[in-house]
Amino acid sequence: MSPLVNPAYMGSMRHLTRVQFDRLVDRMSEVRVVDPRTVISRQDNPLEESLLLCKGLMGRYITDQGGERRRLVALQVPGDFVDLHSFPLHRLDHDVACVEECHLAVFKHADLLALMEEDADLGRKLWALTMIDASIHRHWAFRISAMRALERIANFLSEVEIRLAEDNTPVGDSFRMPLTQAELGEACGLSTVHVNRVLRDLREDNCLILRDGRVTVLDRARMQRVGGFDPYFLYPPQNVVVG
Amino acid sequence: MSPLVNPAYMGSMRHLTRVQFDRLVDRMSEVRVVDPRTVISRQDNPLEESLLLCKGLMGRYITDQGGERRRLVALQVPGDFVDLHSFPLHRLDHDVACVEECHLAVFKHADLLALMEEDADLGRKLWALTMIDASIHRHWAFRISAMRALERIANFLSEVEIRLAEDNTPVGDSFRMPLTQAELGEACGLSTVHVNRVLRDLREDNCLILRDGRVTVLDRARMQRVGGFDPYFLYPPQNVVVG
DNA sequence: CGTATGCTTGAATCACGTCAACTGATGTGG
DNA sequence: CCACATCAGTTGACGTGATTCAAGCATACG
Repeated sequence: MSPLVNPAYMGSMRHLTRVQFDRLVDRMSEVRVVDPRTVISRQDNPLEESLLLCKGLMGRYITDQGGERRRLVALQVPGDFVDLHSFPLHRLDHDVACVEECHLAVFKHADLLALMEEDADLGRKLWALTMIDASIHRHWAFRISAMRALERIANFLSEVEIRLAEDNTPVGDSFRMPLTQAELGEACGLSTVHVNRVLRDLREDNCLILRDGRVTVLDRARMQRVGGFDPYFLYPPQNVVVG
Repeated sequence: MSPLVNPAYMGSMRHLTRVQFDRLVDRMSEVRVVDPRTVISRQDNPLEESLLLCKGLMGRYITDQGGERRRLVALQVPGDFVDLHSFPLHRLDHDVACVEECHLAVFKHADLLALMEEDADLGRKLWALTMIDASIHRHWAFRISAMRALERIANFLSEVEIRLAEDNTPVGDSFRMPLTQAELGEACGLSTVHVNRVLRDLREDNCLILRDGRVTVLDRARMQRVGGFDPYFLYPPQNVVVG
């Protein structure tokens, strides 16, 4: 088994107290290492366990009937449960897949149930985690609905920078962002070609550079201003510095 | 006091058993009647109660900093909790407002907490309700992101028809849909003018007619086909017929 | 009465999508 | 080793779906 990476107290896990986090990790079944692009679960599959992302990026995807149009409806970063909503719902309305190689801590629903029975407050914290997830969904809907391409991309990258902050070993003013331009388009409701042009504009404006899976932030204030970015929707835990 | 309309066992309440529903209603504090366009709560307001919509339509709105761009990110119909997510989150990331006159059953968070302690299964059902809400958010993001205007409107109206089904006294093949064209645009990410043109197209295609706050469905199969509609994301309760 | 609100339509504009071609990096098998 | 395929990125030309601006109409309301 030998979990190469154990769950770390980071990202959304910081909404739990340290004690609650340790109590949760005690219930973990195993850590799985999953290849890039692997589909973890598909729409309508019955699920009996939930997965905590320890390393790597994952996405949640909605595809239409024909299967030709696919959209990224959520991006999960280390410290996120990727399918905790399957605990109350049992089946999901979307697919879950790895963007890159991922390490996933497995929690059986039966074990989560037992844990919540002995710590009701932790149960409500887990509920709150799924509600922050929903807040992010609303923000995504707003972003796609109300913002133009340039603003969308700047806003999206501002969000990702904050959510990945703890996962990043800082390299100057850059952060890891392994989504391809096509995947960025799937997330922001834009064609690959247009994403490419917007990124050129942002680069030529000395705002940011996306290259080789890294975003180099040339002017953070500008990036967040261009993106009309307000991190409220992320419900940042108190002990994490934002902005 | 005299609640004109008491909570009815309808809509998303059907995910609860009849016994659970009665147990919930026992904990109700009061029923409030609220004027059209009233803002019930604003972003960041601390909340200590949640509201169950008994009659009327309500919306959840995100506005940007300037306040000039407002979007509808959720529509609530009778049988929906409009802000149950404030139970785990305490503050919301958006505003909640009435579209028309509404009747709202009030549940204090302290009472919900006590109820969930004595019926843990009901607690998980309430969690599930908020997760269906999140599923609808994902669908809205997909709709705005992946569909063109005609498809969006047809899809939106297909969704609303099903969600309002139990609330409707059937008048031929029509259902009540009191959103203005401007509000439809706020929900679907379209300008008022374009919503108007799309509605003209749908009318001239003998698909549906929106007039005087009612949608007359001329060809339901066509409406759902044009809208690429699949009701999976609504997680319809077993005892309700869909389609 | 006048004013506000919702609906409707036309004309001009533009943001973005589509199609197509080309580059460079990486990988693979003969 | 080279020939070839594949994939991410890039750019130009062109088309179009949707926005914006503007004007006009109908209804409701004080």
